[in-house]
Amino acid sequence: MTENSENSARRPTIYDLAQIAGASPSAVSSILNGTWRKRRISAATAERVTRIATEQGYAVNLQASLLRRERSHIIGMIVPKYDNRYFGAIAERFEAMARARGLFPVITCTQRDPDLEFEAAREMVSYQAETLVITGATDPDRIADFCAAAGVRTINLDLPGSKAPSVVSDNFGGARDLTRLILSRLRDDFGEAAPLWFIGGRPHDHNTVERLRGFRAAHVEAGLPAPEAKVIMPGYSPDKAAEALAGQDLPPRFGIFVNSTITMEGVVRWLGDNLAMDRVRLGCFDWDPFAALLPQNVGMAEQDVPAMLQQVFDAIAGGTDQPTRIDVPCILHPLPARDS
Amino acid sequence: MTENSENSARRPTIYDLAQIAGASPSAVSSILNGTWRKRRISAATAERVTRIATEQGYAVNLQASLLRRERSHIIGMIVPKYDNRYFGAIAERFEAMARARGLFPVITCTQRDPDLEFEAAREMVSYQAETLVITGATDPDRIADFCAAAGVRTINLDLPGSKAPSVVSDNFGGARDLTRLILSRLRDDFGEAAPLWFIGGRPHDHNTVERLRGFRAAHVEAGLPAPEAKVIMPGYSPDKAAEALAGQDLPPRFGIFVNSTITMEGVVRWLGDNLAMDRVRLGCFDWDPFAALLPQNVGMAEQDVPAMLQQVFDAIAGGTDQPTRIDVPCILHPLPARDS
DNA sequence: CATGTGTGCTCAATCGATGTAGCAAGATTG
DNA sequence: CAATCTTGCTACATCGATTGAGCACACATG
Repeated sequence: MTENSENSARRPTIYDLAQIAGASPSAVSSILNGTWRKRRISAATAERVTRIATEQGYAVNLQASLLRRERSHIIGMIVPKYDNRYFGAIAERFEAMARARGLFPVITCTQRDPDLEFEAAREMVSYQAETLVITGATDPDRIADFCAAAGVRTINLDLPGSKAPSVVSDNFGGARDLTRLILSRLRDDFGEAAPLWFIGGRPHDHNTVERLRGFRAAHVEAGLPAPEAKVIMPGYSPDKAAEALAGQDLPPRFGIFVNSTITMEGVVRWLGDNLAMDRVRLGCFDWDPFAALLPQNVGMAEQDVPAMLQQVFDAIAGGTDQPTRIDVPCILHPLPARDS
Repeated sequence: MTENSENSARRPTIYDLAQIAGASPSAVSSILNGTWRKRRISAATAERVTRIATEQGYAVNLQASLLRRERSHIIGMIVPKYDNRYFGAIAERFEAMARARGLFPVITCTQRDPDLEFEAAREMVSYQAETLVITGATDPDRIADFCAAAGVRTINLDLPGSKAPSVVSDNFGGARDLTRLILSRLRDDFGEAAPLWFIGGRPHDHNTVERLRGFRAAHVEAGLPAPEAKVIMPGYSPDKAAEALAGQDLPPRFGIFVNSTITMEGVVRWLGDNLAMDRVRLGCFDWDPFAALLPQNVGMAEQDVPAMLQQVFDAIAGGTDQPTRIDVPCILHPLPARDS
């Protein structure tokens, strides 16, 4: 393919190309970065240099290029995990949208570790990122402060912060609608609606608080008592959820509001191992294509990732750094009854 | 937090810190990158400069640093998608393992687009990546050639290539074991084992070819005819799989080998909408926690992501660039019968 | 033939961090 | 007390690409 084989293993630079082409490094640079017309380089030279660059397998040294340039066009994102549908979709779409806007996306994954989150943010600043999207961070304000001092704009996604614009799901509305749906399916399938269990999340997590508010609102409007004793928030982990369920005194028929797909894994595993499926109906905040096929599952509230990222990029283009908050509606998926 | 607020919005450099601290840029540099002891800078000066750097919210300019340094320690990975468990887990673990080895991981997602794959590889070379892990690429050899010319080592993951070491799942063994499992469950549940359907993948995809070989081997050893007419390879998409199933003449009871979780989405959706669950048993190559809970599912062959990445990093440390191939065994998950 | 206008380039400073070579002052040795 | 060593720094070239300033030549104009 590329015929750089016989000479040095080192990567060719514009100086090497200039030597071969009998031109100056400046000319080569402008030819390769597309500014040659305005620098009045002849088409013949441009063509020759371009050909030699291809032959030599030249690729610009971004470190050198970015060091010199005014702007880096790098946009960073930190994300807690890749391995679930929600954050996976966020990462994937973020990359595509950034590229479509001529930006260089750089994503890193922080394992829900606050120290790693901060280190990752520092690394993004070191990469000369111009903007950083802080997704699902434990302490977004600490990162926002650091970035502000370094002149890097930040935007919070998924979990809000108080120092920069935040784009989050309408957790209240989504949870209220999902709760309504579960209650209505209890009425249809079991003849009456009783207060639901709420499983998963943490008591001080912003999203959990909002979802719980929506959960309660739907109970109130249905004339049901707010089921305080049935609200269990042992974190998001599957095992904790299964443990918590094991400790409950469960009636013959009941409904559950599950706070995330991660939690859902534990809930459904425990139910499958311990209870007949027709005793329970549940709904889950967040979407997963396989979870949607589980027979007990009556509905899922999908967070609208494309709409959220559109808001993120709009905020970036709009240029406001005020700590505004944008709530993006969720997409409610009622699920059909599956045969048993 | 950081008290850079009143002065310029520009990021502080070692020259700014040097001025404030009354030291030279060289001293500041060596203090901040940890080489100050061997350059005989006093502990007092080091402490003072470190404090000022923190106060000013200093973060090293990686572009400048990497330009000057001999080695970048950057390791790149290109990956087709983030939004399924397999590639999500690969990306996440790759980052963690790279960091644990003192490397800078940079990952980018190529949407299964051959041109984007190549562009992404070029971008990695421009970032001065020393090594590139090419995951699930359509044309790994083209990328390997380009990287070789630029002096960048490559390793293929998931799909093998002929120009660099390749780490792939033992698709043959995994498929054979999974097929055995499905056949045995057919015998247990339905009283007899009949040849299975094989759904998903592409006829020329290396992994599909190998899995089909394992599928056939298990049929042969069970004394069953190789079921050529039941092998359907319309790609991996859920919709194609559902369409294909709709066109089949299905017996009262049967089994299916599903070639990926992506395909599985379509298969299970179609079955759930169209057939009583107890007519079918299926197994799936690849693992997903929710798919594992579906009642028809009797087993999944999980690709051993940690072991594969261990092999990748071993190959990097070992320093061989020969096009060897390492097959990593899959983890077979037999699934319990779920209540109906 | 002096002056002006365009064309097609080159020169050299610059971005920020690194690292080799070396300098000045004090301490130690013979 | 001169020679040597040690300590604690600084000066400067360098990495590769970019870009404002400017040079040399061709050709046209009055």
